[in-house]
Amino acid sequence: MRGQLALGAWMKPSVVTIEPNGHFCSDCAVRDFAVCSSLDPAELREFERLGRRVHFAASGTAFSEEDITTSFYNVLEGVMRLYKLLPDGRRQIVGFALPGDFLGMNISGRHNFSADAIVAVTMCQFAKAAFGRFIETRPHLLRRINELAIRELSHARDHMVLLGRRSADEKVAAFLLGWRERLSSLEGSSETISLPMSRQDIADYLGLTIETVSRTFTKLERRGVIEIIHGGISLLDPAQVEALAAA
Amino acid sequence: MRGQLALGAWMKPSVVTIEPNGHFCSDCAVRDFAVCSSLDPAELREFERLGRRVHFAASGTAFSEEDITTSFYNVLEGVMRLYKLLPDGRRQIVGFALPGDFLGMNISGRHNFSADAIVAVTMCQFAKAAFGRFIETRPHLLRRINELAIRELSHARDHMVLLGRRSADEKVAAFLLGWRERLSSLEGSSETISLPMSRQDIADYLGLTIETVSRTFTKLERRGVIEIIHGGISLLDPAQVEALAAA
DNA sequence: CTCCATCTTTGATCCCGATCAATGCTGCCG
DNA sequence: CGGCAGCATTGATCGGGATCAAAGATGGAG
Repeated sequence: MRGQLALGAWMKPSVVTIEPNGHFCSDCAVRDFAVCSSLDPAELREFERLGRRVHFAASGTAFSEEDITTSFYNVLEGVMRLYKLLPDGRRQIVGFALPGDFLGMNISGRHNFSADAIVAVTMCQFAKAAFGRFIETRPHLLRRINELAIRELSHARDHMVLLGRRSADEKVAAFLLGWRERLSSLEGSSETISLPMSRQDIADYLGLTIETVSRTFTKLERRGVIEIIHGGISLLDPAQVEALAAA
Repeated sequence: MRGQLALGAWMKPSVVTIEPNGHFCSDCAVRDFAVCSSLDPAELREFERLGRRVHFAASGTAFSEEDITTSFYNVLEGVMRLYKLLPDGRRQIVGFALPGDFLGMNISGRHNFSADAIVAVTMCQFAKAAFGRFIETRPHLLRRINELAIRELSHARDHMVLLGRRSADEKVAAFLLGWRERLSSLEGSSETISLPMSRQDIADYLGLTIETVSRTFTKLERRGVIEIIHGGISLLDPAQVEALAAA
């Protein structure tokens, strides 16, 4: 069956370190584009006391689907995979979280996907209750959260099109461009795209198997469109990739 | 290619009728579960003046992807398909809208999907600017909208799993159960499920072809699991369908 | 350094669902 | 009532991507 997950990769225990307080939101790397961008300096100082930094080692799990939500998280550093599992082990990655992403919002009181670290991750953790109280009197923060949710929803719909209606080649090409786009807003534009996630992660994100992803990369490389480098790929012919992704 | 759309179905001109005002939100069928459930009676009277009722005949288009968003909509009656098209005509239906659904929220100022009526539809239309002003001073309405967005996001992620990781049989079974669930909250639970959308719509929602949907229905009927009736299906053996959908 | 586990690539084959092709069904309009 | 257009079903065949299998690559532990 497609997307069967080998045991091992995700069974490792979460490794989490909680840092003592003493960080300043005003110095934070994601200050300008995360949820906190909606807060003024005075609010920020109050906000500071709500959160604490937590670290997860690579492959550590921040939370699992169906866990009761006790915290919200703001990703500060690293990359996470967000995924859902079917009872038989098939996995669908519903997104990758990068610095600035806000995790944990839901209606049911339980997480509706699992999240684990792909590389070492630092997050700002907020107790749900305290965060809820803080937001109560800050409609601009609520508006910011709403904005992020609506943006996510739009991505989710784009991804539905990819999953339901695109060929393997198109999926891979669209993934490379989308990932490059996200990286570029964090660390500047580049033709070299770092891919911290495994081939299996890419496959589970695109609704393919690992073999198909690997073969597609190889095919693109043979055509001279990309070059497979250590820990990522290099776009030799971006226009060609865009043509593939477009339709 | 999968999901190619026959011309004709969606080329028909939108048919829209705008009713003169004179409706009361307090009498509205969706008053208790749509966005407006967050408003108190006094606010509701003010809200009343913001919206106007619009009607769309079957297959009429309320808005198209990339159109500049000038209005938000609250579905009062009927069923709509929400979809995205690829340049070559492949279509992915990202959802069906039913009474109580709120449409039009986006970040870019442009709709990120198209919406058209499957059967005659009545909606409550709000000018974006006026609605924005109204919400400005009503954080509880914003919270309600946020709630709806987060609920949608959760559905979107469930649907990604379906599109990326489920077989045709599982997709069809999950669709029938999901649709029954939605109908039951509107018109009460029943083993008879009305399916106002075409087979092509179902296929484009599930990432399948019309032939596969048709064959799967026939197969389920032959097994005695469902009965295909005019305008819908009847669940003869719900447990069996659930077993199929679960995985 | 070697060893071993994990990840990635490559090859051979299979099969589910797409595609191609009729035929049947339904309802609308004259 | 017949004709016709659009939908739905069914059958035959094809092919993209899954599955099965094995051989590289890579990297961390000792």
